[in-house]
Amino acid sequence: MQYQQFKHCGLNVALNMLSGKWKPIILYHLFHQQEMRFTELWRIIPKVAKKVLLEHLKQMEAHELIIREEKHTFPPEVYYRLSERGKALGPALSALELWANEYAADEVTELKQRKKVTA
Amino acid sequence: MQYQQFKHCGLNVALNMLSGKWKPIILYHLFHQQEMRFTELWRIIPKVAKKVLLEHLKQMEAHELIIREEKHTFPPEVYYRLSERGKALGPALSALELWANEYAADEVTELKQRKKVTA
DNA sequence: CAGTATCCGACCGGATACTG
DNA sequence: CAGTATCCGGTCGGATACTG
Repeated sequence: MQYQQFKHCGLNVALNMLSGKWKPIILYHLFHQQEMRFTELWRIIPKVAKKVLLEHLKQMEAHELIIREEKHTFPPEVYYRLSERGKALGPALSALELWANEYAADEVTELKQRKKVTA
Repeated sequence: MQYQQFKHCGLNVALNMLSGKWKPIILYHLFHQQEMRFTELWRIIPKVAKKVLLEHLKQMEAHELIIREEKHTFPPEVYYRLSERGKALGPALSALELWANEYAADEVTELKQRKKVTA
């Protein structure tokens, strides 16, 4: 057995922080854009309800994966960006991505098809 | 930005296959034990309902992460083990585990505490 | 032993309307 | 613009009892 070194507790913690329908795509965009306003995120992500997006962002902030920065102006401007902890997820997410593309390619392309259709 | 190489679709697929309250611990044990009977799994995992455990195993089998082998005897014996696809998850899971222990150590130890108490 | 059948409560994602 | 309030339906984890 080659990969015995992981214990499930850390796994639980990590998966828990990643669970949420839109969190992967949020992370994906924050990795690319560095910093995004709430509405930017909202427009880029097809049809998520504002409430839900806010909930996810709040959770991720509570988990210290992202940082919320609010300019006290009117109208308000709020920026979200990855924390160090969030950035550190990069390699792990890449590994998952790699696995999916190598070992679950069918499901991945199927998902992409569905997104094209529904989007 | 260092880790732009992942796309969220593969992530979605992977996280989807890993989502389920007991899947991490199931994987953990199958990585270590190679092959386990249903009841072994059931006893090792503290208080999961049989129905739920079966559901998770079925899903993981449908996702081709594990292989179910049934000896047609009486009483029946059923063995579960990782498929190639499942084994290939090793590095990705290790990466997540590593991240959790390095960047979310507090949450991990807290979880371990809780497990001690409730178990 | 392994699996199925019911039933249930909690939680989660979502739609809509409203506020500072 | 960003966020809150309410309400709703589906799904998920779970408890219990039964079957081959």
